[in-house]
Amino acid sequence: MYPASAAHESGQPQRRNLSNDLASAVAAMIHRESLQPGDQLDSVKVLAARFQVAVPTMREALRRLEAMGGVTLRHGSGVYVGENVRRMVLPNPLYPKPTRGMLVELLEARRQIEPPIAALAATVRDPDGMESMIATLSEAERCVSEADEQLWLVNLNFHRTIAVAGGNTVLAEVIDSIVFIHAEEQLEILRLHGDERRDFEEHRHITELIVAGDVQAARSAMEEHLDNVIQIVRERLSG
Amino acid sequence: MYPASAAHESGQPQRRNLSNDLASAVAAMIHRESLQPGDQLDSVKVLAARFQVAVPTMREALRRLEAMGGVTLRHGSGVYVGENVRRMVLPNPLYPKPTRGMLVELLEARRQIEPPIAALAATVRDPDGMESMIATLSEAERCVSEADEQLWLVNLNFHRTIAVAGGNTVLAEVIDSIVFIHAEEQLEILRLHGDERRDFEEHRHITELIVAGDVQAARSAMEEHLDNVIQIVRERLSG
DNA sequence: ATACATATAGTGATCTAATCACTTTATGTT
DNA sequence: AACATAAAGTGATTAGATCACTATATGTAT
Repeated sequence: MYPASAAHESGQPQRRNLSNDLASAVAAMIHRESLQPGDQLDSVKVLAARFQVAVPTMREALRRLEAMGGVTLRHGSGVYVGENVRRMVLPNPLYPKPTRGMLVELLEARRQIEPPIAALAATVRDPDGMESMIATLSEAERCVSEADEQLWLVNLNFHRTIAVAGGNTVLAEVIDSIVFIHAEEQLEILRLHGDERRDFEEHRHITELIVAGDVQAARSAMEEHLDNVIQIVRERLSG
Repeated sequence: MYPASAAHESGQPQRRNLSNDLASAVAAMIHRESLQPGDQLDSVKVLAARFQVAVPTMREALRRLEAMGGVTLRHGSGVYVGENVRRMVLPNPLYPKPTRGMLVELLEARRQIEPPIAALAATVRDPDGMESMIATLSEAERCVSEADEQLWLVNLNFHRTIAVAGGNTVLAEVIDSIVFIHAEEQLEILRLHGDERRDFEEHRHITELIVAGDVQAARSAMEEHLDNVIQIVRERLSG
């Protein structure tokens, strides 16, 4: 239960301690038993007994796992496998509100990653993926016409659906992570943009190109869309 | 101390509980006081008293933070700010060994992201960044000529240095995360490659182009390099 | 038989208190 | 000044208790 420290580890190596080893052991158990998100694990007390540790020690381990979204402890109910258990790339949930400079970096990172994703989506043209994009686009259209303030959330999901439609799990997780980190700023970005209809039309244009399988055009349209967003943010945030 | 649940949260929303709120509060304290990685926090006991909770409760919160690399608990010494405290995108440290299919997805994600990074690096030509690349390249050359088995680790770092030289923090974190997830597989990939010298020459070629500021050529060279790697991995892993 | 209310059992959440293990600092000796 | 030892501080883990919430079982009314 004391595996060699991984020298290639990102950040400082974790010192050996029971809670760390237990977190790894519980994660390994989840994977070995092919448990899925939502599946229930044994109770904290039973897990503690199984691994022959005290309950608070197992609790510390589970809190580690919970921080990654690998498990969920539900008060009065039990311990469940979390949605992120098989996720590779995660956003830091405790990252503070991004500075203006970092907001621009986040957008520029998306500027590099999302156009190839749009191209991938136009290449694979996955029916479910395209269906999701179209459904999200309809929801966005409803928000625009009804001046629903939830538009910013829908726009977030729109970018996520494109990433998923690209068919590469890693890229989808990356975009989801980036979008998560500056999610609240999206509301401000939409406000800075000042033209929800134009933003929506750009989203629609991208969707049409992806659905039509026009790979290069989809890529270019996404580039242009994100360039527009970055430009607006740069101008408005430099005042 | 019970902020509204973030509806845009990636994965399932965290239920309110003390340990979760405390983790957030400690993270916010670290950011508010501009503490840096390696800085020491108050002891667990003092933190517990400050936030008026029991020690085990504070410990659970700190384990959450530790899982993200936001703090480090050093036995007998104290609580320190961790290296990931200001990191946005993280690898899941408990992710199991990638399947072959996922390994290919990881490489393909890099295929989309790293060429634009190489182009960025060739654009900004940051002296420190280029110096790191060259130093890592020298180390790789030494490993190749001395048949040092650490070559795979050095190659990992080579890609990281390019990502950092690109000047975009988010992209660097993304690459670091992706590289981390399939780090151990890099050893196998290098073995599958079967030609360390050629791999090294490709790395050197990319470096020269970046240093020379040849943006398009750097991009293309990185594309070609990763295409080669993916092709080899596809062929060898399909048998 | 069905629907609703209440009680019980199970389970997580937090606390108090103790002991052990490690690190850092202080003190003593050469 | 260098080294050794002791003491203090701190994290690590355990044991045990109480409280809060959820799920299940049981009872009552229609």
